[in-house]
Amino acid sequence: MLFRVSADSTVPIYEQIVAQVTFAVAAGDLEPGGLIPSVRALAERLLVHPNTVARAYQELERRGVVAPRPGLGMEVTRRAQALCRRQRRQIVQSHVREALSEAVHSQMPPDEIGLLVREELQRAGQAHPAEEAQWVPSSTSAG
Amino acid sequence: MLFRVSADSTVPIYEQIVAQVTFAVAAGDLEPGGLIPSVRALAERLLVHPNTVARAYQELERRGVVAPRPGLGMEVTRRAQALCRRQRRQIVQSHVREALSEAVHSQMPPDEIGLLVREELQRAGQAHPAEEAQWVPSSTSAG
Amino acid sequence: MLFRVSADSTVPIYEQIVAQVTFAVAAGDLEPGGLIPSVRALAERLLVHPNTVARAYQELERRGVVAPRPGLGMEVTRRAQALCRRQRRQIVQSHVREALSEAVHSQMPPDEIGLLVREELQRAGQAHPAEEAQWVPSSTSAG
Amino acid sequence: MLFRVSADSTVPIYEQIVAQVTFAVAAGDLEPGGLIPSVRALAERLLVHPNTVARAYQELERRGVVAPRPGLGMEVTRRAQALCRRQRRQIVQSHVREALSEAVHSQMPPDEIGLLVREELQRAGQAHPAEEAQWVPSSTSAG
DNA sequence: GTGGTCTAGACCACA
DNA sequence: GTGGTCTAGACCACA
Repeated sequence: MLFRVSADSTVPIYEQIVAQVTFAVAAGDLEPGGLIPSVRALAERLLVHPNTVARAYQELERRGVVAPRPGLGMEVTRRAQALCRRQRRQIVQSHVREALSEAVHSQMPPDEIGLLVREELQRAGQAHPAEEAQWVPSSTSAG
Repeated sequence: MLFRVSADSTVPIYEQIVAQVTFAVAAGDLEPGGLIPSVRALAERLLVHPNTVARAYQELERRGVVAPRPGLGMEVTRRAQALCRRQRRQIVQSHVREALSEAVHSQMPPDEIGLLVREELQRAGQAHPAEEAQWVPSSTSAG
Repeated sequence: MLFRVSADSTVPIYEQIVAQVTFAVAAGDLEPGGLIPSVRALAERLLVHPNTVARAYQELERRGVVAPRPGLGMEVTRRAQALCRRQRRQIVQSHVREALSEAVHSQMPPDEIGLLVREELQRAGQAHPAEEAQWVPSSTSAG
Repeated sequence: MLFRVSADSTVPIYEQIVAQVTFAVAAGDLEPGGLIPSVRALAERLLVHPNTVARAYQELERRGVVAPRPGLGMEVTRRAQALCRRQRRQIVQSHVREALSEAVHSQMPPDEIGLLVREELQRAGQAHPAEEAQWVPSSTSAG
């Protein structure tokens, strides 16, 4: 897992962790039955407090993505991939929808919106693997 | 001005006000030299705390979009439209960019992303005028 | 609200708070649109850390029982009573079911079980108001 | 012995083992003087860590239900059945009491509680022998 | 070793 | 004033 987390983001760290685990499971990078890193191990790796990782894991447990294996750690559930793919779809779609809805309601000319979207789609698709490893979920709320 | 504000949104109310004024000015709905509603009047209309409106106006003043006219209220500046168009462009572009960047980094298949974007673009473009008046800026944070 | 909380219970304090708010809403002791006590106020009253109360409130928010009113506090939602009645029913039923299921599977003679249940039902019904105020949700896990 | 253990239950595995042995002895399914399975054998059968079984046996020994027979294993004591019947009574009664106490304090209407209890009592009594063998102690904590 | 709960207290955004 | 996040560190149950 290539996790990276930013304290500067407006997205809370624990949510960043939740999103990254969700996407990793959806993509098959984390497989059912496998253990995810221990709270303490991931906290050390991300340089955050164990409580913060624990909170993310609790949210993932609540969603049914991981389940505790007492004394061993947290295990990816069998239904995790299906759940995470649904989550992924829902997250991506809602954010795209909101961004485009905002674009339209800003009354920016339709042509300009179309052009902008095509440009950004291309740009996003061209990210290098190195950049991807650096990626951090970031808020897109109207600053 | 057709302002509408939602307490349910994850976007702070003062930011919703800032965004709506910014877009209204960019679109020419608010003209240079015109006065915007008083803090108290807008607070009453939107059913929000006057402090909240004041904070929005403060931010708009900081950006040079409005300026105090002693004894009269806040006036839309002459450079407001240019400023707001730049702002609008920047806001829309950054949100679209972040949403698409997230889509790519979620490892959702590129075809699926392309399809989703086209669908959402069409959907957004089909909003009725009535719906537009109802529009409220909404967060696209990666929850 | 007559809240009471015990650190000795095997039920975490934040869950005790969640249960008591749930029951209070179900019973109509807390009404839709009203604010529940602030995190700090309830923490002081219960002699627990504000974080603990905050965690309970977050869980109640997640369930749709309360909603944040930014700057004001947490408000009981309109759907809260329906939600809490369902919750109450589900909690009570599952605990009764588990206790009786255990009784049967312990192979205690059916007559003895029936007698015991009747006795305990009567005993529970006879609690004084004073006792009720003292009540604390307690685990019934097989110690 | 028909032991069954569930990692999904909120009841710790060692407690599940303790309860099942206790009930088996109380019911006469395990007789004084008989040997219970070795730690290793039971651990293998239940697919749990030997430490977990060892902890359960330690607890049962502490209660005087089993005693070590050097070189042979753990033996059911002569006083075991009396002890376990007392234990059984105490466990069942306390869980029923807590469930009913919760029901009353939840302010669910008394009629509804009475009905619910009768329904659940009937339901519990109708379990098939096959189901009983499958039974796993389950928590009734006020989640 | 594993995760869960709690206190303590800082800091922040928002109204 | 309100709640939300985070670090820090203690303590506990469980395997």
